[in-house]
Amino acid sequence: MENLKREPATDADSAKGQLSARIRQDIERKIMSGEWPPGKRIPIERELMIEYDCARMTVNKALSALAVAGLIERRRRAGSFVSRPLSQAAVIEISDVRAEVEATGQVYTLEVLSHRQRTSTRMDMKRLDVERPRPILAIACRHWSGQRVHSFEDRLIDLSNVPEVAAVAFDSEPPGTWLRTHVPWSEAENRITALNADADLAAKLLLKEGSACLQVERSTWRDDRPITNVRMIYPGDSYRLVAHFSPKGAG
Amino acid sequence: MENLKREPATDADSAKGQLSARIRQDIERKIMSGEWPPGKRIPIERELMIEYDCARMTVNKALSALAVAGLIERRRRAGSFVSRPLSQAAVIEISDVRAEVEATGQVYTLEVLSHRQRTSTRMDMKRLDVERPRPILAIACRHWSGQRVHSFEDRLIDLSNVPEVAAVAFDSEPPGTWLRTHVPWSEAENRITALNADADLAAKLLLKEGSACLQVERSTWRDDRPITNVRMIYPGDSYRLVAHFSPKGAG
DNA sequence: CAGTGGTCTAGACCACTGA
DNA sequence: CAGTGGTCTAGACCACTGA
Repeated sequence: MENLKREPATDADSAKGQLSARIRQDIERKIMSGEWPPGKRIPIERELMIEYDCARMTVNKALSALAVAGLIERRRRAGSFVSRPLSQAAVIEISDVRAEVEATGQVYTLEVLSHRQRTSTRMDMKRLDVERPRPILAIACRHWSGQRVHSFEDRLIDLSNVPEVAAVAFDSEPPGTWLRTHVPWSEAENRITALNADADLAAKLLLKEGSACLQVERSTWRDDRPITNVRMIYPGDSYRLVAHFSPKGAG
Repeated sequence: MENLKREPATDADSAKGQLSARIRQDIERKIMSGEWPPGKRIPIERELMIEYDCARMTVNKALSALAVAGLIERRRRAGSFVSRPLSQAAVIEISDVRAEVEATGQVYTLEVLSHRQRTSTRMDMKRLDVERPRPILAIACRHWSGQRVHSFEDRLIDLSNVPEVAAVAFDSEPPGTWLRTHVPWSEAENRITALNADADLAAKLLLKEGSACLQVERSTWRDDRPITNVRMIYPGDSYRLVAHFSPKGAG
């Protein structure tokens, strides 16, 4: 229960504010430098307690964070081990369209091309990954960045799961923004692919037919029930998805 | 210091194994359902202690996890607040090429097209984001999936930071795999774009000129020093990056 | 300057599992 | 069955900051 003032760490120690963060960094450095190779068993919590002269919770916090970040694997009775190298992961931020456009200093404009309710066709059902026909809302729109087309959006929304969307007039707020702020989702899947623009798509994006475009198709679910499927198509020469990643999991 | 056996939770309670996980889930559910809208101040830790009849550390663990996941924001003195809706994020797994091919049941073959050391050109320096010329290793290769070209790889490696790579014969192990298992990295950036194959690239990928291709350009650093820049180019019609995501941050 | 979160202590009991 | 991690307790002191 006692909480004595700790001796100030010497300069040689990489003395940051938090002890648990320092423990984590020390171990991370040993792993990243190769000093502790994959498969190596690292000291047990009770040893690290002694080494750092701290409570076990403090060590546990550091090791748990390393396990979440994928740098170590922990097994009861056996101990904690440096992980085999991970497949890289890239975190792609899919931001709000309006914010994305305005971040470049351009004026954002939404142009709704079509907006209608219907019963799902077979192709709609495939996109929503459902087996039975159901009422849907189909929206097609263009997002403008100044005088240029930023992207074309082709969206289906499952009206049986999001009935309130039927009453929304999408005159300025993009459908994706409305959904994100009004409909919670529990799972999403993104598929990124490249395609050649056909005549129709080329006209919509103001490109030459055959131009390479980047398509991000995203499906979201809430408790296993489909909410929406959207295809966002961007001119390939201008649009880039950029992802930063560091192995710490910090993004 | 006492640790009395807790009353078994009733069925009405969403009684999962861990109390901190249950607290987290309860709050997450209230946020996701909209019962606690963005901006709402949530109960302080000391109130939740009483509600769940537990120690403050247990509540803190749940709330810290929610903060890391981006569902709440915490401010000293002010309290904890439900976050504004996040931009979606998609975690793209960039797996080992060989493993990716073999996962589809195909035979993987590496074909090294060129492999040479040179001093960096201006274009190389731009790709590696460095200002001064330096020795590099440039590798071009094709990854085969059975009789089809899975991808074309155009890679630069900074020999001043990874000198040991000069001695590696890339006869069967892809360069990316060697790097990932031998060179720790601290940061990576991925840029995903679509492009039309020119005559040369089309020949390499066995495509028609002009076909849409997906390019993933990735740079990695170790302690701010460049390690490698690679352009992986995939036939757009066959290759897809698929990303799953759930808002809990579980991936 | 009082309220809130951030972090830590010095234990405790338990679940799991591999030597 | 003993060693290890998982989780929790009942506090403590402190940093920060906004009413």
